[in-house]
Amino acid sequence: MKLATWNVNSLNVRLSQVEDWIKKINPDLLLLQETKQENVKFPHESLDALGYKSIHNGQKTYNGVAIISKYELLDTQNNIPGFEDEQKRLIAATINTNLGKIRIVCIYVPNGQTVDSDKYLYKLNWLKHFTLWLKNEMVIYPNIIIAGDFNIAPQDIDCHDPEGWKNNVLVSPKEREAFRKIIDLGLSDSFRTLNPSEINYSWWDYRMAGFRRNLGMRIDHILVDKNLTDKIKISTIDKGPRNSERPSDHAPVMVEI
DNA sequence: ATGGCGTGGTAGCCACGA
Repeated sequence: MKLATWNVNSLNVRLSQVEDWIKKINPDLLLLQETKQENVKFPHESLDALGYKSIHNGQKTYNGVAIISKYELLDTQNNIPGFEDEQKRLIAATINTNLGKIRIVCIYVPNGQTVDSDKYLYKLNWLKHFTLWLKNEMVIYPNIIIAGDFNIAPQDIDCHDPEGWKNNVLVSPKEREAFRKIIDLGLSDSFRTLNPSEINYSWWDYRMAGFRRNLGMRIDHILVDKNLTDKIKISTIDKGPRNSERPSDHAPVMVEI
Protein backbone atom coordinates (compact mmCIF):
# COMPACT_ATOMS: atom_id res chain seq x y z
CA MET A 1 0.00 0.00 0.00
CA LYS A 2 1.38 3.36 -1.05
CA LEU A 3 0.24 6.34 1.05
CA ALA A 4 1.23 9.98 0.59
CA THR A 5 0.51 13.30 2.27
CA TRP A 6 0.81 16.64 0.48
CA ASN A 7 0.06 20.20 1.50
CA VAL A 8 -0.94 21.57 -1.91
CA ASN A 9 -1.42 25.22 -0.85
CA SER A 10 -4.69 25.61 -2.79
CA LEU A 11 -6.24 22.79 -4.78
CA ASN A 12 -7.80 25.46 -7.02
CA VAL A 13 -4.32 26.24 -8.32
CA ARG A 14 -2.78 22.76 -7.99
CA LEU A 15 -5.45 20.32 -9.24
CA SER A 16 -3.69 19.56 -12.53
CA GLN A 17 -0.42 18.95 -10.65
CA VAL A 18 -2.20 16.61 -8.25
CA GLU A 19 -3.77 14.70 -11.15
CA ASP A 20 -0.40 14.42 -12.94
CA TRP A 21 1.27 13.25 -9.75
CA ILE A 22 -1.41 10.62 -9.09
CA LYS A 23 -1.02 9.27 -12.64
CA LYS A 24 2.75 9.11 -12.27
CA ILE A 25 3.01 7.70 -8.73
CA ASN A 26 -0.21 5.66 -8.55
CA PRO A 27 -0.71 6.00 -4.76
CA ASP A 28 -3.40 3.99 -2.99
CA LEU A 29 -4.05 6.91 -0.67
CA LEU A 30 -3.31 10.61 -1.00
CA LEU A 31 -4.01 12.97 1.89
CA LEU A 32 -4.24 16.66 1.07
CA GLN A 33 -4.00 19.78 3.23
CA GLU A 34 -4.76 23.43 2.49
CA THR A 35 -7.27 22.78 -0.26
CA LYS A 36 -8.59 26.33 0.37
CA GLN A 37 -11.95 25.59 -1.20
CA GLU A 38 -15.53 24.89 -0.15
CA ASN A 39 -16.85 21.33 -0.35
CA VAL A 40 -19.04 22.15 -3.38
CA LYS A 41 -15.89 23.00 -5.35
CA PHE A 42 -13.97 19.81 -4.54
CA PRO A 43 -13.20 17.83 -7.75
CA HIS A 44 -14.71 14.46 -6.77
CA GLU A 45 -15.59 13.73 -10.43
CA SER A 46 -12.04 14.28 -11.75
CA LEU A 47 -10.66 11.99 -9.05
CA ASP A 48 -13.37 9.42 -9.66
CA ALA A 49 -12.29 9.35 -13.31
CA LEU A 50 -8.80 8.37 -12.11
CA GLY A 51 -10.27 5.53 -10.03
CA TYR A 52 -10.36 7.20 -6.60
CA LYS A 53 -12.97 7.80 -3.93
CA SER A 54 -12.60 11.11 -2.14
CA ILE A 55 -13.85 12.95 0.93
CA HIS A 56 -13.25 16.59 1.77
CA ASN A 57 -13.65 18.82 4.83
CA GLY A 58 -13.12 22.27 3.40
CA GLN A 59 -13.82 25.96 3.68
CA LYS A 60 -13.30 29.10 1.63
CA THR A 61 -9.81 30.68 1.54
CA TYR A 62 -8.09 28.79 4.36
CA ASN A 63 -7.32 25.27 5.61
CA GLY A 64 -9.25 22.30 4.19
CA VAL A 65 -8.29 18.60 4.26
CA ALA A 66 -9.11 15.66 1.99
CA ILE A 67 -8.57 11.92 1.62
CA ILE A 68 -8.27 10.47 -1.88
CA SER A 69 -8.35 6.69 -1.91
CA LYS A 70 -8.58 3.57 -4.03
CA TYR A 71 -10.32 1.95 -1.05
CA GLU A 72 -13.85 2.67 0.08
CA LEU A 73 -13.83 5.32 2.80
CA LEU A 74 -15.95 4.25 5.78
CA ASP A 75 -16.97 5.81 9.11
CA THR A 76 -15.81 9.27 8.09
CA GLN A 77 -15.13 11.97 10.65
CA ASN A 78 -14.73 15.75 10.26
CA ASN A 79 -12.79 17.79 12.86
CA ILE A 80 -12.09 16.85 16.47
CA PRO A 81 -15.29 15.77 18.24
CA GLY A 82 -16.14 18.00 21.19
CA PHE A 83 -13.64 20.70 20.19
CA GLU A 84 -15.35 23.84 18.90
CA ASP A 85 -13.42 24.93 15.81
CA GLU A 86 -14.42 26.97 12.78
CA GLN A 87 -11.29 25.82 10.99
CA LYS A 88 -11.37 22.64 8.90
CA ARG A 89 -8.23 20.78 9.90
CA LEU A 90 -9.05 17.09 10.31
CA ILE A 91 -10.71 14.36 8.29
CA ALA A 92 -10.65 10.64 9.04
CA ALA A 93 -11.94 7.42 7.56
CA THR A 94 -11.53 3.66 7.81
CA ILE A 95 -10.35 1.43 4.97
CA ASN A 96 -10.32 -2.35 4.60
CA THR A 97 -7.04 -3.65 3.19
CA ASN A 98 -5.14 -6.93 2.94
CA LEU A 99 -3.36 -5.72 6.11
CA GLY A 100 -6.74 -5.50 7.84
CA LYS A 101 -8.88 -2.55 8.84
CA ILE A 102 -6.86 0.69 8.99
CA ARG A 103 -7.97 4.06 10.38
CA ILE A 104 -6.65 6.96 8.27
CA VAL A 105 -6.43 10.42 9.86
CA CYS A 106 -5.47 13.47 7.78
CA ILE A 107 -4.55 16.63 9.70
CA TYR A 108 -3.49 20.19 9.08
CA VAL A 109 -2.07 21.45 12.37
CA PRO A 110 -2.27 25.24 12.90
CA ASN A 111 0.86 27.15 11.96
CA GLY A 112 1.08 29.24 15.13
CA GLN A 113 2.50 32.36 13.42
CA THR A 114 4.78 33.48 16.32
CA VAL A 115 5.33 32.02 19.77
CA ASP A 116 3.86 35.12 21.48
CA SER A 117 0.66 35.16 19.40
CA ASP A 118 -2.90 33.96 20.05
CA LYS A 119 -2.41 31.66 17.07
CA TYR A 120 0.39 29.87 18.92
CA LEU A 121 -1.93 29.28 21.89
CA TYR A 122 -4.56 28.00 19.47
CA LYS A 123 -1.98 25.64 17.96
CA LEU A 124 -1.03 24.19 21.36
CA ASN A 125 -4.68 23.93 22.37
CA TRP A 126 -5.58 22.23 19.08
CA LEU A 127 -2.74 19.73 19.59
CA LYS A 128 -3.87 19.06 23.16
CA HIS A 129 -7.44 18.26 22.11
CA PHE A 130 -6.23 16.28 19.09
CA THR A 131 -3.99 14.14 21.32
CA LEU A 132 -6.80 13.46 23.79
CA TRP A 133 -9.09 12.41 20.97
CA LEU A 134 -6.37 10.33 19.28
CA LYS A 135 -5.61 8.39 22.45
CA ASN A 136 -9.18 7.10 22.47
CA GLU A 137 -9.23 6.59 18.70
CA MET A 138 -6.22 4.29 19.03
CA VAL A 139 -8.15 2.12 21.48
CA ILE A 140 -10.97 1.77 18.97
CA TYR A 141 -8.66 1.28 15.96
CA PRO A 142 -5.52 -0.78 16.66
CA ASN A 143 -4.15 -0.01 13.20
CA ILE A 144 -4.00 3.73 12.68
CA ILE A 145 -2.06 6.12 10.44
CA ILE A 146 -1.97 9.86 11.10
CA ALA A 147 -0.54 11.92 8.29
CA GLY A 148 -0.45 15.54 7.29
CA ASP A 149 1.14 18.91 7.83
CA PHE A 150 2.07 18.97 11.52
CA ASN A 151 3.82 22.34 11.31
CA ILE A 152 6.43 20.94 13.69
CA ALA A 153 10.03 20.00 12.91
CA PRO A 154 10.53 17.31 15.57
CA GLN A 155 14.32 17.57 15.96
CA ASP A 156 17.18 19.90 15.00
CA ILE A 157 18.09 17.53 12.14
CA ASP A 158 14.70 18.46 10.63
CA CYS A 159 15.59 22.17 10.39
CA HIS A 160 18.15 23.71 8.02
CA ASP A 161 19.25 26.27 10.63
CA PRO A 162 18.51 25.15 14.20
CA GLU A 163 20.42 28.09 15.74
CA GLY A 164 18.66 30.68 13.61
CA TRP A 165 15.25 29.13 14.28
CA LYS A 166 15.81 28.52 17.99
CA ASN A 167 12.57 29.01 20.00
CA ASN A 168 10.75 30.00 16.83
CA VAL A 169 7.39 28.63 15.80
CA LEU A 170 7.70 25.12 14.20
CA VAL A 171 10.64 24.19 16.45
CA SER A 172 9.79 25.63 19.90
CA PRO A 173 10.12 23.25 22.88
CA LYS A 174 6.36 23.26 23.58
CA GLU A 175 5.54 22.24 20.01
CA ARG A 176 8.19 19.52 20.06
CA GLU A 177 6.84 18.31 23.39
CA ALA A 178 3.34 18.14 21.89
CA PHE A 179 4.73 16.12 18.97
CA ARG A 180 6.52 13.81 21.39
CA LYS A 181 3.29 13.23 23.31
CA ILE A 182 1.60 12.12 20.10
CA ILE A 183 4.46 9.74 19.28
CA ASP A 184 4.37 8.40 22.84
CA LEU A 185 0.80 7.20 22.34
CA GLY A 186 2.47 4.35 20.44
CA LEU A 187 3.33 5.68 16.99
CA SER A 188 6.38 5.84 14.73
CA ASP A 189 7.50 8.83 12.69
CA SER A 190 7.87 6.67 9.58
CA PHE A 191 10.40 8.81 7.71
CA ARG A 192 12.73 9.18 10.69
CA THR A 193 12.34 5.54 11.72
CA LEU A 194 13.29 4.30 8.26
CA ASN A 195 15.94 6.98 7.66
CA PRO A 196 17.49 7.68 11.10
CA SER A 197 20.14 10.16 10.00
CA GLU A 198 18.92 11.42 6.62
CA ILE A 199 18.68 15.19 6.27
CA ASN A 200 15.58 15.86 4.19
CA TYR A 201 12.84 18.46 4.19
CA SER A 202 9.19 18.68 3.14
CA TRP A 203 8.77 22.48 3.08
CA TRP A 204 10.82 25.40 1.79
CA ASP A 205 10.02 29.12 2.03
CA TYR A 206 8.93 30.66 -1.27
CA ARG A 207 11.09 33.64 -0.39
CA MET A 208 14.88 33.86 -0.46
CA ALA A 209 15.10 31.12 -3.12
CA GLY A 210 14.49 28.74 -0.23
CA PHE A 211 14.14 25.59 -2.33
CA ARG A 212 17.16 26.25 -4.55
CA ARG A 213 19.27 26.84 -1.43
CA ASN A 214 17.61 23.95 0.42
CA LEU A 215 16.59 26.15 3.37
CA GLY A 216 13.89 23.70 4.40
CA MET A 217 12.11 22.04 7.28
CA ARG A 218 10.67 18.55 7.72
CA ILE A 219 7.20 19.39 9.05
CA ASP A 220 4.96 16.98 7.09
CA HIS A 221 4.78 13.56 8.69
CA ILE A 222 3.27 10.10 8.42
CA LEU A 223 2.86 8.57 11.88
CA VAL A 224 2.17 4.86 11.86
CA ASP A 225 0.92 2.69 14.71
CA LYS A 226 3.73 0.64 16.23
CA ASN A 227 1.75 -2.46 15.16
CA LEU A 228 2.50 -1.52 11.56
CA THR A 229 6.08 -0.20 11.90
CA ASP A 230 7.73 -3.44 10.86
CA LYS A 231 5.60 -3.51 7.72
CA ILE A 232 6.86 -0.15 6.39
CA LYS A 233 9.09 -0.87 3.40
CA ILE A 234 10.19 2.64 2.44
CA SER A 235 9.57 6.28 3.38
CA THR A 236 10.55 9.08 1.02
CA ILE A 237 9.94 12.72 0.14
CA ASP A 238 9.24 13.41 -3.54
CA LYS A 239 10.73 16.71 -4.65
CA GLY A 240 9.56 16.10 -8.23
CA PRO A 241 6.53 18.43 -8.07
CA ARG A 242 8.83 21.29 -7.03
CA ASN A 243 9.99 21.39 -10.66
CA SER A 244 6.48 22.21 -11.87
CA GLU A 245 5.42 25.70 -12.78
CA ARG A 246 3.85 27.37 -9.71
CA PRO A 247 4.73 24.57 -7.27
CA SER A 248 3.38 24.16 -3.76
CA ASP A 249 5.89 25.13 -1.07
CA HIS A 250 5.48 21.58 0.32
CA ALA A 251 6.60 18.28 -1.21
CA PRO A 252 4.66 14.99 -0.92
CA VAL A 253 5.85 12.64 1.84
CA MET A 254 5.28 8.94 1.13
CA VAL A 255 5.34 5.50 2.69
CA GLU A 256 4.98 2.03 1.24
CA ILE A 257 3.54 -0.49 3.64
C1' DA B 1 16.19 35.75 7.42
C1' DT B 2 12.20 38.81 9.87
C1' DG B 3 12.17 41.11 3.74
C1' DG B 4 12.25 39.54 -0.19
C1' DC B 5 6.89 35.02 -2.08
C1' DG B 6 2.29 32.96 -3.06
C1' DT B 7 -2.83 32.48 -2.57
C1' DG B 8 -7.32 34.41 -1.89
C1' DG B 9 -10.83 37.80 -0.80
C1' DT B 10 -11.81 42.18 -1.55
C1' DA B 11 -11.65 46.15 -3.83
C1' DG B 12 -6.44 47.72 -4.35
C1' DC B 13 -4.33 46.57 0.03
C1' DC B 14 -4.91 43.02 3.69
C1' DA B 15 -4.79 38.28 6.12
C1' DC B 16 -2.22 34.41 6.42
C1' DG B 17 1.16 31.00 5.71
C1' DA B 18 5.96 28.67 7.66
